Amino acid sequence: MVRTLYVGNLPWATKAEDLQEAFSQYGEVISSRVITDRETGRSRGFGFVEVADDDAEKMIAALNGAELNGRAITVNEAKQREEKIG
DNA sequence: GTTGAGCGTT
Repeated sequence: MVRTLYVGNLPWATKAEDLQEAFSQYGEVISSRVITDRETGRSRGFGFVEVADDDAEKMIAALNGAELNGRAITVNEAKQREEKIG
């Protein structure tokens, strides 16, 4: 099982690799993605990280409010953009 | 070469 985590308040220089390494310290990271502008391609200051469902709670509690690249990041369970429910 | 609340693409 995999759960998606929303990561906000990220610095402009944060990359998906930074999220993976930052989250992998507190649990198993399945995948990571930093949302960038559709046109300019710059970081929008937030991203998403897929982690193990069993470790998601610990990672949220451990990385929510933690500093990444000098900025305190926000970590919460992300809302599913599109998924079959039921 | 900038900015600062939020929830993403195949």
